Amino acid sequence: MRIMHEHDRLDTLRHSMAHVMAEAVLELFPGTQIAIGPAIENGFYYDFDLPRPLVNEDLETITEKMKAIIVRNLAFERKVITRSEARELFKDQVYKLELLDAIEEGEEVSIYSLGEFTDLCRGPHVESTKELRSDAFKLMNIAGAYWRGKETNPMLTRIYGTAWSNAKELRLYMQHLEDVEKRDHRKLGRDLDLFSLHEEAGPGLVYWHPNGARIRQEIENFWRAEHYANGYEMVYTPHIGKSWLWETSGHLGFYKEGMYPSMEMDNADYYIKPMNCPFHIMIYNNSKRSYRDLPFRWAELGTVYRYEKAGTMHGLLRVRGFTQDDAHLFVTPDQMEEEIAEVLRFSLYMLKSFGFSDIAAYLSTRPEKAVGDPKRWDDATEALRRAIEKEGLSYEVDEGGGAFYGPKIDLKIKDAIGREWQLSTVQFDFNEPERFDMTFVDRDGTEKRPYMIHRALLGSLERFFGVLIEHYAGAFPPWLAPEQIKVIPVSDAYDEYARSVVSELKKAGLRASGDYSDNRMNAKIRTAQNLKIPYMVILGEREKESNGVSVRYRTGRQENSIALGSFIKQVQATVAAKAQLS
RNA sequence: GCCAAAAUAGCUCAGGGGUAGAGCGGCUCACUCGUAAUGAGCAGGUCAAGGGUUCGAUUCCCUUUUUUGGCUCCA
Repeated sequence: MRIMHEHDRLDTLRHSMAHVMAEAVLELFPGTQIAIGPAIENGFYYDFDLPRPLVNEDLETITEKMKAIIVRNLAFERKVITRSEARELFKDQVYKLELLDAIEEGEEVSIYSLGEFTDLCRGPHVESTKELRSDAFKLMNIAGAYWRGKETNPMLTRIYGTAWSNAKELRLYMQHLEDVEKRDHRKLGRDLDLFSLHEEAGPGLVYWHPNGARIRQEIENFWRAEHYANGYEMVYTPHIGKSWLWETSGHLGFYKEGMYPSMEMDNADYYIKPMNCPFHIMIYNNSKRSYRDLPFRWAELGTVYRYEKAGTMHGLLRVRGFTQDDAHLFVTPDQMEEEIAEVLRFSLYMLKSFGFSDIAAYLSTRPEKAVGDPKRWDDATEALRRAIEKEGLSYEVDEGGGAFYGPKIDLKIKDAIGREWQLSTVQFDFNEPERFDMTFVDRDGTEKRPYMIHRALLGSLERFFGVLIEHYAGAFPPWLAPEQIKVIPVSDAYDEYARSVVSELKKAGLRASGDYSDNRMNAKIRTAQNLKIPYMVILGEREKESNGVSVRYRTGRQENSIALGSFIKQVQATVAAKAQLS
């Protein structure tokens, strides 16, 4: 007998659960048109065209109905039928008829029946609802979804559910969701006073508060130092440019709807920048370039603005104004491969410095519509592939998934609870060097076209910050923590000693402050703990007498009456190592 | 942009056709404290905005804005 993998088994169970839900919805809402209902990660969904919109209370009713169906111990019966039989069977189900048309000639058409409910379906399913547990599923939410995912198609009502083998697994999953909620960067951003967004001042535009700005400064300082150390130069470029620039780059032709609208001045249209690259090209084209000058590696923390559709914004993760950790490499064809490998190595180094070690690559190749010589595409794509392989990364190929102007590598990291986030991107560009007529004079005295590579390692600082907050659940490692040390005198009799300790800590380059409120020590600790400050220094009679400190770590660990100097050294070492408290 | 839900104090939330409530936070005072909340008092709101229904709207209706969960998009 074939042993089914756990994954397949759960998928089957979830898919069957989707059928049970469809049966329940059809019983409760006669006349409903049903579309598709697959298993997905953690559960299932089914899309319906319902006689009326659903409200949240309906989920309870549907849940009860599903439980009633499950206890009926109905069998899932598979049958292979002909096309015309299927057409007759689903004559009132317009979406099923459309799906039927999409099944290729020669492929068999199968249906599954569950009680009164019959669905066009490839299967597989569990044998009977006996195998489903009515205490191991939960309907999660109602959402709109376009039929077949196309914006021009009608909007259907999608019901999402989660389903597991047993009640315990469901409970664990619900706990996981709670954990995710606790990590939500929007909540932590408020609680830790890191950033804010203001509807009255413009949606999708981020305000970095002092605490958030501290973290950003640390990230930026590290980023700049590493870029200089890796052969990059910094540039600064304007935030707006005349329409000439964007016509030449092609942005006005291809991406105008993604740009903030123009402003007119002195009979010219200016646009706020959605990308930094045309500006970097202006610097390149400012002089005649020789092959001896190349490669150029120019980096900029460039703030760009893009018009994201109203419904798509999400905290820091999807915003309208953001700062890319951008760089452009202008290289000769024979430098390309080494440069790509180097960018990838650098990228991995940067990500690992922030505690991300589980990294996967995605290689996107030439799409149908593309600019540039196919030979160059092949060369570039192979260079990207070799670079990935050289770094020993696991990768997937997205055939035809590249931008029209060049192939790319995206890197995705996994955070502390296993969620994937795309951060780095390395993209070839065969478009802009043409459009801006970029050249360099080669060894043989002729003018040639340089290769151009766009790359962002962290993506954007806003998005990266959001990911970091969720990754660390707000408990930043000391090198990033906005406040590293809270000095807590046990009563105001020790405020003076506390001030002298704070002053020593600051002299040592550490971020520290004292809590001189009239709260009790317990309350001060609680406050500091809730702010996830890595170190708490407790000062009372014992410490004052011995001229030492007692340390309470964020983790709960304690070290009593140690010398201030050795504490400082220890913190400095942790900061220098960019280590997390364990 | 589309579907649905939501918007009440800085935060979390209760309430409800007749002048607005709690906890936390803030401020003031008392307490002088040893590893996750000392006590008391005070202040704080055009109930998102605009329009309508009504004798009267924060409450009901409409529009707009924003937010949330999805869909689409993401150069």
